[in-house]
Amino acid sequence: MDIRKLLNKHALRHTESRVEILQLLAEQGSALSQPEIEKAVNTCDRVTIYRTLSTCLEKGIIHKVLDDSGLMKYAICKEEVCDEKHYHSHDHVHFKCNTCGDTTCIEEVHVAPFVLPRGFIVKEVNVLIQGICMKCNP
Amino acid sequence: MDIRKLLNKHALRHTESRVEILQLLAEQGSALSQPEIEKAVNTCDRVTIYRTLSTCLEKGIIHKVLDDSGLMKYAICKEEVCDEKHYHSHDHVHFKCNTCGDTTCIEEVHVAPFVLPRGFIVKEVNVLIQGICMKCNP
DNA sequence: GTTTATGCAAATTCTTTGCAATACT
DNA sequence: AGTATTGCAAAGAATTTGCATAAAC
Repeated sequence: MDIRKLLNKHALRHTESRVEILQLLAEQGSALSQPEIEKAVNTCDRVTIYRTLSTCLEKGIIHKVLDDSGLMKYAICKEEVCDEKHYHSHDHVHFKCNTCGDTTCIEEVHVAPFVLPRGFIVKEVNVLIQGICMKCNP
Repeated sequence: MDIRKLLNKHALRHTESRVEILQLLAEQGSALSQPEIEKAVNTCDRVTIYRTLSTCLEKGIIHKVLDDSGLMKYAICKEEVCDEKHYHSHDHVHFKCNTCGDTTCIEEVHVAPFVLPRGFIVKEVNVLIQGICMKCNP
């Protein structure tokens, strides 16, 4: 994944911070929270991380990954499917391992569309599955 | 829902704070975060709310509701299906309205079991659907 | 009377905002 | 040069911990 091209595509200047943060998210198999990113990155300020995440979220470069820890996590978007309203369609599920704590995108498992009662409009579906991951499974 | 009985059942003393917080969650149609509970309740301390939520979570009286705001929300358990390891089985989905902001449990919509790649063990599934709710749908 | 739960204070962690300085195009 | 981005400081929320007091059984 070419971070430079990604930034260009979204009319964002390619700065050291952005490249480093996105590089990290791209290489990391798992979703990271701001505090986790802060620990892993050493060149930039805490505030820059927040702002980078916020910007990339708007542009649809990354997506939120819900977590039961109360911390919001973020992962890079493999396929970029976004509509104009900044809603991002995740057709994959997220898996959090209760042993190692990692949250990963499972691209192979797709979310079947949910049928809600009449009157509800579905814009986005987020699935978090918790359990034990392949690595931690004895 | 009889809060007294509920507390007795789990060997918890029935205090004013607990009754009030659980009453609130039981009456409220939507899941609430700690700050929201704090605003709605006036008798007890902020810390007591945190501790009450934590205790009730362990006992399986309430369950976490994931939210894209970064705040953890909580809702009372209608059916009490818990195993010994404090994992709670939600077979229902949660819906967050992007207009009014309310997050509600939709008991009618059940979560079909997900089939994960070999090696993964599923303990808990959490589905958050976002969009526009019945009330806000024009 | 013993145990459990609360309140208060304080510390810690997470997140946001304003503004001047800096880096990118 | 002109604009977008960063860093720093500081404020604002959210959450946790310790310990003495108070309430439940």
